[in-house]
Amino acid sequence: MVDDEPQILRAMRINLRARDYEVDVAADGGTALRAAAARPPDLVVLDLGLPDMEGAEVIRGLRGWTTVPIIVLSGRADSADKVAALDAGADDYVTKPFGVDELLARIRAVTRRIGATTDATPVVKVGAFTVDLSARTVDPPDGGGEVRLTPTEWHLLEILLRNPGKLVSQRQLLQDVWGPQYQTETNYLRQYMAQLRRKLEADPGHPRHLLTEPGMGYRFQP
Amino acid sequence: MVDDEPQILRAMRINLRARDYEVDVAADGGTALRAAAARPPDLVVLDLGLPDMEGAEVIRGLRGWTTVPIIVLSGRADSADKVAALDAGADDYVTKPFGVDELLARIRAVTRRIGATTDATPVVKVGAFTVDLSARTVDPPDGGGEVRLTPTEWHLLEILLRNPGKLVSQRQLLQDVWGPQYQTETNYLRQYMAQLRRKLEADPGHPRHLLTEPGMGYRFQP
DNA sequence: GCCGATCTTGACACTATCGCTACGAGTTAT
DNA sequence: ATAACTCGTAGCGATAGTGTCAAGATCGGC
Repeated sequence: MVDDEPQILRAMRINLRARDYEVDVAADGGTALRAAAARPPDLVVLDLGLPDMEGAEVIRGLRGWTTVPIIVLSGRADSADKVAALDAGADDYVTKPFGVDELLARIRAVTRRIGATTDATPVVKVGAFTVDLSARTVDPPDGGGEVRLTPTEWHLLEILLRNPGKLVSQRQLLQDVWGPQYQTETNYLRQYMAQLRRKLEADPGHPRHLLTEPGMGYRFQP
Repeated sequence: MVDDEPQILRAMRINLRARDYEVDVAADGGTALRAAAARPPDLVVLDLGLPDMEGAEVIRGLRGWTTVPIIVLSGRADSADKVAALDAGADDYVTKPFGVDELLARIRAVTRRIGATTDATPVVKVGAFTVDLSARTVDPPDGGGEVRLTPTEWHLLEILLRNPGKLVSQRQLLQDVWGPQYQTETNYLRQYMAQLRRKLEADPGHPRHLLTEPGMGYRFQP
């Protein structure tokens, strides 16, 4: 739970603890990101209007490496704020003032979704490489130095790997990685798919696992 | 999209269609449940306060057999209503009046989550081939090399496969695949049906599943 | 305030797919 | 029996889509 007002933090913490949730708190964005990295949470409740960072920045800071559900609290009911937060990766957006029971219900709603879908296979083999989605590591076969991927490369690869064998449309990839206003910028996809293939395919010119379906999208073939 | 006010239905439908969503509408709970069963949607936007059923009843009616994402719209901001709807199985709850862009952002947020986890895989057998419409794959019987189809071929095949055993008229196929101004260009159909048969029929000269109904249209025979 | 890494953006061949025309075979109507 | 029609097949140029290279813009760390 991230909020800059100590009394709200206290109140929510008590409320949540009473329902048997374990609660870690942070008062600003930087602290929150470090705490989340140190002890990955199952859910983030994030108040906007933090002293040190823009709200969308915090969300992107989390989304760069985790798919943890994020519920945003905010005093601003402005539509543009909501859209920005949701498109940055938030799962829900609650406007203050809100009832505690409503927040609890929304927490149940998002965790119900996620809990049912936590498949216990965060490690995938892409050809000879071993990709660990939760640890964010890519290991080559001979145990040598590991392959480094940029945040955008991770984001793109993760979507494909979470849909093994399935075709993922260009629109969906662009929308999930870059946002809804980039749905036609297919050159981004070409650019980053090429980089992924250079790093993960034995023969980048003839990919065997990161496949193109012309005119439709891309597919990860296990 | 379920709403009892025709003008809201119309407005939303236009808005969503402009974003390339396919929209089916229903004006009451019973119609909605039947329509969802007949043609399972990828997302349900449900207005509360329907004439025939309680909102939570509709949600439970859907949740009984599908995990499709449900976004609830409501004029009532009462906390108890929100909790009831969310706990009945709704994924999000938006209070009227709301901005269209906010609803669109919430639609993106829930589909972003679900898109990766939807497991209802409708697989159809065309002779010895196994066609997975959601994964966009065609597998031959011996597990060997896979069959590749172009976007137009997929589009055409999908319409036929979604109407198993039924005759689909040439006009309808042409309109759905190429657009309303191509309703008489039957040569396109001949062209692409021949390609599909070459790829999916054991003896393309004597098709057993992709059948021609002379003068009328085509039919997929399971 | 500088520097390296990462993200954008533009440009250009190359290829597969598409839209379209044409023609023979089979079928139905007259 | 002949004509009119529909269907299957082949072939072609045009074009949209893709892979690739390169360079500018932006961000973050030291």
